[in-house]
This record gives sequence, C-alpha cells and structure tokens, in this order.
Amino acid sequence: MCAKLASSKDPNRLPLHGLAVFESVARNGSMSSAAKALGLTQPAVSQALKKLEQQLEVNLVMRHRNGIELTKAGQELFMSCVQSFDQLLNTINAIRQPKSGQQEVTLSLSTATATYWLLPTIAEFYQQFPNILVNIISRDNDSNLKSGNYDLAIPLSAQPFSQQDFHIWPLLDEVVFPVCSPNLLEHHNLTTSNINIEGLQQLPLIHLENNPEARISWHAWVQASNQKPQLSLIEEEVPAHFMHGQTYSDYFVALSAAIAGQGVALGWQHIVKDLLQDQRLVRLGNQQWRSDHPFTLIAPRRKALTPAVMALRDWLLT
Amino acid sequence: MCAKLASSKDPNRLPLHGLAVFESVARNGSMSSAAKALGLTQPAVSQALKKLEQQLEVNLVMRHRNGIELTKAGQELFMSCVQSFDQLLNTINAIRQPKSGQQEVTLSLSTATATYWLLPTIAEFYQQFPNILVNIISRDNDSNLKSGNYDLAIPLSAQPFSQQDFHIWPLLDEVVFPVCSPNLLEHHNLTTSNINIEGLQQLPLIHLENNPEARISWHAWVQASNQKPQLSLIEEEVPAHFMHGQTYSDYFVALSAAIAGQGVALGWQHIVKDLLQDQRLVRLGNQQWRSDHPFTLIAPRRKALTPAVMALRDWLLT
DNA sequence: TCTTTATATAAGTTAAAGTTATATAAATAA
DNA sequence: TTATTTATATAACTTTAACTTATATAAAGA
Repeated sequence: MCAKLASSKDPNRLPLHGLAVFESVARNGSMSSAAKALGLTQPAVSQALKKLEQQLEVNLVMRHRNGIELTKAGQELFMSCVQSFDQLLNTINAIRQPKSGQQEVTLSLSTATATYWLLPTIAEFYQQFPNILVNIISRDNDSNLKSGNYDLAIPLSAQPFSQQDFHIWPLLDEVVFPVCSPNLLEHHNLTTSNINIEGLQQLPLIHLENNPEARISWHAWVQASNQKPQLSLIEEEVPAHFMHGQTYSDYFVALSAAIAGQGVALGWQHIVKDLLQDQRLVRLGNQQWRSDHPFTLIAPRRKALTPAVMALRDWLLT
Repeated sequence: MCAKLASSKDPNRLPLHGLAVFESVARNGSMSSAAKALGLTQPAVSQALKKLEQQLEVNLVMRHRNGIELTKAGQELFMSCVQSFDQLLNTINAIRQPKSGQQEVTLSLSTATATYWLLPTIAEFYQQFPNILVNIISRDNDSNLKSGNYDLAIPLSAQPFSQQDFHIWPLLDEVVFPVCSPNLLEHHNLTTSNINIEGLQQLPLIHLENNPEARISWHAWVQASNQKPQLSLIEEEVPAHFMHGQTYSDYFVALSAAIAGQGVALGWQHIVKDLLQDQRLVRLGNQQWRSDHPFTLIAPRRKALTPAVMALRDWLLT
C-alpha cells in the first residue's frame, strides 16, 4: 500500500534472475534443456527469457525449430554472464569453510577443463570418497598458480614449473583438432570428412587471445599440419584467413561460441570428447596435432600432501 | 505438488538475490542505508543477509552499533560482487540499443571515478539535457581505450595519448593524500592532524596492484614527501612498511577497503571529496602531492563529435 | 497423417521476498 | 537517571514474482 520509490524501474538494478536463466539457455542451446538443467519447466524459462528481453529492450536469442541461436547482443551478454557467475562461484567456494570432520582438496583448473572434462566424472570420485570435498577453482590463466591457495592444479600453459617448488605428474597428452557445430557445416553445405586447410578457409575461425601462455593457435596448427606431406599446401606461408576472426580470452567462452555455431575452434581432445559424442560439436577432417608438452597435474610443495589430496591425485591420474 | 529435483539445494546455484543485497550492504556500510539504496525496508535487508550467510555457512559481516564491518570472507565476496555486477552492467549498457529520437554518448572511466565523482552530479546534466542518454562504461585499466567503442574517456594512466588519434582536453589536477576510515584512527588512538611518515607506519596500508599504468603508489608518495624539507626523514630510503599490506587491482575496491576500515589508502582529491564530506573517510595529515600529469578527457578522432558528445564534453570541462 | 520436438500463451498456485509492528541493545542527550 | 536516537533482529501477516499445469502453435520426420 506504500508508495514505491524508483525501486523496480531503476536502470541500475540488475535483472539477476533473468540473467541466470538466460545464461543457462545460452549454455544449453535450448530453453527446454536449460529448464531441465535448472530444475524448472519449459514455460518458466520461456517466460523469464521473454521478460529479460523486454526489460533490456534487446533481442538476445533467435528462436528456431531445433533450439535457439544467440544474437550478437546475446553472445556478448553470455560471455559476461559466464565470467561473472564463474567469478562469484569461485569466490564463494574459496570463502566457504569446510564442515568439521570433512576432508577437503582444492583443485584449480581452466573453466573448460572443469566443465567438460572433470565435472562429468567427478560424481564417481564422490561416490568412492564420500567424506572428501573437492573445491574446484576455475581460472583463465596461470598467473596465480605461483602464489594461489590450492592443493592440486592443471596448468593451462606448457611452461614448465620448477621441480623444486612443485610435485609434477604427467596427466594427459595434448591432442588438438578443429571442431565446429553441426549446424555451421550444414549452412555451408560441407561434410565433416576431408576438410583440409583449403576447406577451413571457407569457414569463420574462432581464436584464443594471443597470450604467451596459450598452447593452441590456428597459426601454429597450420604450421604443424604443413609438415605432414599429405597436405597440399606449400610449406612456408600461413594463409591470411587463419589470422582473422572472433577472438576470445577464455577457452570456455571460445568453445561456447563454437557450440553456438559461430565458427570453427581448435579443440583439445579430452575437453571436446563428450561434446562430440552428444553431437554438440563435430570434428573436421582427420588431421590432428599431438604436441610434445603433455598436460600435467601439479601440487605446490609448500602445501601438505594430505590423504585427501593424494586420493584425488591418484583418482585423476588413473 | 510435483516432486522437486535437486533444484533448490544445488550447490552450484548462485544465491544471486542474496548477493545483490549483500553487495549493497557492504557498499553502504550499514543495512539501513542499503535498504534505502535498494528501495526496501530494513528488515527485508536483515533477513536476506541472514539467509545468505546461512546458505553459504560463512559469516560475512560483523554487526556493530554504528553499522556493519566486513569479515575477511565478506571482503573477498564484496570484491567479487563489485567486479561481477560491474561487468554485467557494462555489457548490458553496451548491448542496449538507444531509443529512436534519443541522442547518446558513451563515456568510459574508472569505477571509482564513476561512482564518487561523476554519479553524484550527473543528474544535473540530465536535467539540462533530458534528451541525451549518457552510457557509462567503467573499467579497471586503459587497455581497451585504443580500440574500444566509446565517445569520451578519462584515462587512468598518465601515459600520453597521441594527438593524432585523440582529441585531448585537460580536466583535473592530480592531487593525492592519505585517507582512512575514522574508525581506524579511533582504534589506534590517533588523530587526523600531524600524521607524518612515522605516524603512517603505525597503520596498515592499502596498495594498488603495481601495474605500470598506476599513477599512485605509497612508494612514490613517500619519495615525493621526502623532497619537502619540513618532513623529518632522511631522503634516500623508503621504509619497508610502505612496501607491504593488502593489495587490490581495482582502485574502487581499494577505496571500499579503506572505507571499511581496513587501512590507509592514497586518495585522489576529486574522488574522495564527497567521502570526506560525509565522514566515510578522513584525511591524514596536511601533506599532499600534486603531480604534473593532470587527468585528461579524451575523444578518439575515429568517432564523430556529435552535438551530444560536445554537450557532455563541455559540461565535464566546466 | 501422426508423432516428435521445439517454443508460446493462458490461468491458477506457491513460495520467496517484502511489509508492518515490535524488540533489543548501545550510544547520546536532557 | 531517564528519554532519544540509531542501529539490527524477530514475529506474523501480505504481496507478488516466479512457477506449474494445461493447451496451442509450428516445423520436421516417420
């Protein structure tokens, strides 16, 4: 009954609920699957998304028969949501104090590795060790691995960590190949097999921001491919097409763009494995590049190797 | 009536509503003023905050007679909230298309300058130019000023921008002095006046992350102070105390820490002016340092100087 | 033509969030 | 001392945003 101030129409008030729903829709590629992921019904998601678009006065998704596609604005907003929510989740995990009696391990890895490689199987670990809590901290770069507060980490970069300061165990071979959404190929009337360097030049490419730590780049991939005789290109030059395209600073965001049909990304085998299986991505051609810098699991020597840490380490290494 | 899945107790579901309330409480320094800022009543805020603390199982604030104080966990969470919500707000502003008939200017400045210098007076501008919409984009560093999409900006760094690519107008002198919360002084039984370099060594210091762009650092401040004869220290050495303390990468977050009583920060006069007036901060000593790199307003020449842009420029420069 | 699989809309329900009223506790003023 | 002010907390009731069920629409495939 009381006169409301500028509370609900305040432009600086974030529509957080709507953003959370939108993030799930964008991540899952459809409203129905987002609803399942959120534990809601499909109409709830449809309504929340519609409301958000009305509040922002921007079209965020294009509705298709087989799901949704993000508009340009939707893509930008999705990137922001992923990064913002990730940061909040990380911080909450970091400040949450463990329940007494509960053992704890903190594992630091990239958002993409966490989402697509670890999370699908972590339930097994919890089943095997119900009294160990795994604290997952995701990050975009390795800058805080020198000082950060964690027990185990999977560094993104290939730069070696000193044996003096870290325990180091080899974890996974680095195997890379191009991937994209099945829809993208359809639009361009191409098929997955026999896509070589020339074929790739007909498709938009998705790049990772060119930081020195990055393992993966289209430039390096073309150069590596050229050393194989069966490819038709002259060795020395990388075509200009491989230098242009959308660039993201986070691999998870780049992969999300690929899933959304924005272009072709370079995929690490262990990360895209599940995405290939459920057809959210397809592999292009049969070329693959295996680097000589395997992914490693590291543990800072300044932290104790508690039984919980060792249990997770052994589970990861099997 | 339907059986609920793991919807509400999902640990990966962010309590966004609670976080928004908490952010406002932390920013405003008390629940009552947060309630006012949010357009809610005090019990609503009290309940929301209590619920959040129960959900996270962490104490975020200490309740005092004169407001609240953040715990260590609360500080960390506040930083994350500020950064995350800021990023979302920026993106939303960026993707929002202007209403037809409405003129628009995009202004890029630091979060602290936006919050404490611009926002308190921007209403005047809107009153004078009701048909111009000012799109405020806040940022922590100048890295995207070379390429970003904005009409006007106030660079953080003192590095000169090229006259070829930018219009440049001098805006504000850079005047710096130490500030802290009145409570901090009380706890240490000190008074505001006559705090010199020795006095500062009894108080915790708040630093800005040492990026090359930073204008402001305790190290530089001590060195500058030492050149003034009335200070008692021998010229050459900066005491070790000025090299240690909490370090933040964002000036807004550093200032928030100072307001929360965490320590002494270096304050730019134009930014802390209002905070001194309403006693959220007090100035220590009467030393001040005026640099010879005034803050400037810049406009990229690649963007047109529309009437709306010129109106905002002229209003800022008066 | 009949499923299947998307999203949209309408109408009723529920639970989270908010309000009012009151309590507690500390500091301040009379 | 006793009132006043200013802060947070709690109890009980109210509102409304969010959610559900039911149904519609539209396209693709069997």
